[in-house]
Order: sequence, then C-alpha cells, then structure tokens
Amino acid sequence: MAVQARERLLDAAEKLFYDQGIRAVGVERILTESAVGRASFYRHFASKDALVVEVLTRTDQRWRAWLRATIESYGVPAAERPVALFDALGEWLDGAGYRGCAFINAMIEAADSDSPIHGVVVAHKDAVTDYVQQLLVAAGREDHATLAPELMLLIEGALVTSVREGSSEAATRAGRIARMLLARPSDPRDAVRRRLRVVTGGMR
Amino acid sequence: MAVQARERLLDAAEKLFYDQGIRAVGVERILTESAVGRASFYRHFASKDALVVEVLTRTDQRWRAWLRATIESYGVPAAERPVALFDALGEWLDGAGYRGCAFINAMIEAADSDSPIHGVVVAHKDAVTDYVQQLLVAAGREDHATLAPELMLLIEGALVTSVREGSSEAATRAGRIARMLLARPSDPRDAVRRRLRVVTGGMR
DNA sequence: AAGGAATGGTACCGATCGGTCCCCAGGGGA
DNA sequence: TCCCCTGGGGACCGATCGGTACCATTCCTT
Repeated sequence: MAVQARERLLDAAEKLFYDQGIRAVGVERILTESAVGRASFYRHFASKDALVVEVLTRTDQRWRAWLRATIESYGVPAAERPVALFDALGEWLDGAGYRGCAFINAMIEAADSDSPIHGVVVAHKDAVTDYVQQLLVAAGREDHATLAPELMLLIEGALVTSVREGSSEAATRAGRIARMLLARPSDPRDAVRRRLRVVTGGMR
Repeated sequence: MAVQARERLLDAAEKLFYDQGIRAVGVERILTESAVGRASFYRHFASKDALVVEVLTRTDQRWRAWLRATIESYGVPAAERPVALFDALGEWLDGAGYRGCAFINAMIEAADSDSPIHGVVVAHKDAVTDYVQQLLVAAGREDHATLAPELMLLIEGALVTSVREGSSEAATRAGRIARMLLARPSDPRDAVRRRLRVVTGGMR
C-alpha cells in the first residue's frame, strides 16, 4: 500500500494536468481525485512543481515507448519507417481527448526557460529527435542529421495545428510534406543537379 | 484623458500576458503596471477574459499588418514572396523577448475549445492562412489551396520549435522545407510522372 | 502482541485570485 | 456656478492558491 498513493497521485495529476492545464489544476483537485491525504502528498513530493516534473518524466517514457511500439507494429521495411512516423502521429491525434502535446503545453505554461519543467521538455524532444534520426539512419539516409530536425519541425507543426483545427488532418498534411522531403535530397540544389544528370545522361 | 486608461490597460496587459502567461498575471499586476484604478478597469472591460479577447484582437491586427509590411519591404517579385514569409518569420523570432506565438499560447492556456479565446485564435490563424494563400495566388501557384495550409503548418512548427530551441534557426529550417515544397508540384506522384516524362522524352 | 511507519482527513496558514462597492478629485459643458 | 462624468485609490468580498501541522487509523514488520 506504500507506493500506491504515489502512483495514484501521478495518474490523477497526469490526467488533470493534460485535460485542464497545469496552472488550472489545484492541489486540492488532485487530492480528491486520487483519494490521497494532503500530508501524504507532500510526503511524496516536495512541491507541486516537483510533481509536475515527475509526471512529465513518466509521460516522456510512456509516450516514446508507445511511438516505438506503434511503428514496429506496422511491420513496414526500414526504408518506409520515417514516413510511418506520421501515420503513428495520426493515430495519436485521433485518440480520445487529444489536447495537444503535453510537453509543448507545459513549456508554454511554465513561461520561464530556466524552469526545471522547460528542461524536461527539452530533454523529451531531444530524445524523440534521436529516435527519428535512428529511423533515418536505419532507412539508409545519409542526410539524417539535417533531416531529423526537419521531420521534428513537421511533427511539432502537426501537433499544434491539430489542436486548433480539432482534427487529425494535420498529421496527413505533415506526412505529405515529409514524403516529399524524403523523395529528394535535402538540398534543393542537389535536386537540380540530379535532374540535370538525368537529362544529360549521367554526365558529371 | 477618457480613452487613455483603456489604451494603457491594453498595452500593459499585452506585454504582461505575453511575457508571463495569461493565468500567471493577476488583475492587480495589470492595474499597478498601467496606473489605472480597479473600478476604472471594470468600467472598461466586463471581466479579465473580456480584456484577454480585446488584447488578442488588437495583437492580431498589429501582427498581420507587421507581416504584410515586412514582406512588402523586401521588394521581391511576387513569385518569391511565399518564400519571403520565412525570412520575415526569422526576423520575428529574432525579436527581443520572443516567447512563442501569443495566439498558440493563449489557446493552450485557455484549454477549452469552446472558449471565446479559442475563437479569436482560430480567426487569427484563418486570417494569416488567407494572406499566405493570397501570396501564393499572386505567385501564380495553381495549387494555392493545398499549399497554404502546408506553409501554415511549417510556420506553426517554426514558431513552437524556436521557443524550445531558444533561437530563430527553426525559421530558416522551415524556409528550406518550404523552398523544396514550392520547387515541385505538391503531389509527389506528379513529381514521379514528371521525372518519367523527362526520361521517356515526354511520352504520355 | 507490540511497535512504527505510512496513511486519509482536516483545520489552518498567509497570499492571491477575480470582482464589487464607495469615496473623492478633477475637468469640461451647460 | 453647478453638475455630472470619468479618473485613481482603496477597503472589502468569498473563493482558491500552495503549503504546514496535527490527528487518529491502518497495516506491515518484528
């Protein structure tokens, strides 16, 4: 029974924070929702901010595990997995009660870039970027280093846009851009050279 | 002296809301910052939420006017103006005290998609999308209807990413993607057909 | 069976939240 | 001159904020 209170607090806080926002949810709400006493709460967490950080850290691990598992479940060859990212994203956006990326939301609410919350968000996005880059490497892309942040920008754009539009269409839109991005070398001048090579019969 | 209190309230609120977040700023702070009495505040605005809406509406008009003026100031031909969007965006991100898009931030803080704040945000983004589409039409793009939301997704991605990265590099990254997007027809199957046409000597 | 750590409940703390009400000074129009 | 509107200042409201202290209970360990 010892650690159960902790888990219940984290579960309730994760849901409430995501649904209503961090500042909008008082400690009282978390306590009643999780049926935990006030003293027990502060026995487990030094402050509300500390709880926020722990919630985000747990969400980070869960979300990345979900993304990894979802993409692997597609069973597509490695070359197509970077594009599959956006199919998984579409599934996520279609999930019930989607209200944006919990990390972007937390970063915006925190407002202070020195806040420990901001640090957790940066760490999360860096980890996701790493994963995207791994997919690109496995897909045999030599330009993985420049391509990964570009795909991340598309992902973040889709995450934010879908909140405003209230649909998951932004994921397919981002996927379309990504497919185009992956269809040719990342530098447009390379593309010109390639097309020229085709026309001139491969002359160098 | 009559309307001055109103303007001072809007100015102070705009700055405080953007810097620290809407929920984080109490009415008291706005009053002391603008040197306006409490009663006078509620004589001008029905509530804090009403103030938020008016602040956002004013910011919407100012920001779009700035964007329009900045792009026109470049003096580039119409065909290159869609790309110039991202140069202007880079300027904006480099501005002092950048802390993200005020509208995205407000939407996230509001949390409720039925909120009047959410409505103002949607209206703002729709207006910007219209402007982007106008640029595309002026540039002679026939696929302006699908291209405009795609460029918007890139813009939103850059706006959010730059907060996390703390630099304006995301704008040039988005610009690179946009240039690629504009370099070929928006449907990748069209690109394939076009390349085939080159190889087969234009056979249909 | 005894001890002790962890629990849920609650009273309480000072501070701040958004909002209402009253007072008085100033200043322009009748 | 009088009047009235808008101005700022501030007392005050109930509610809630994050956080502390104390309580009796419960459950596990020894």
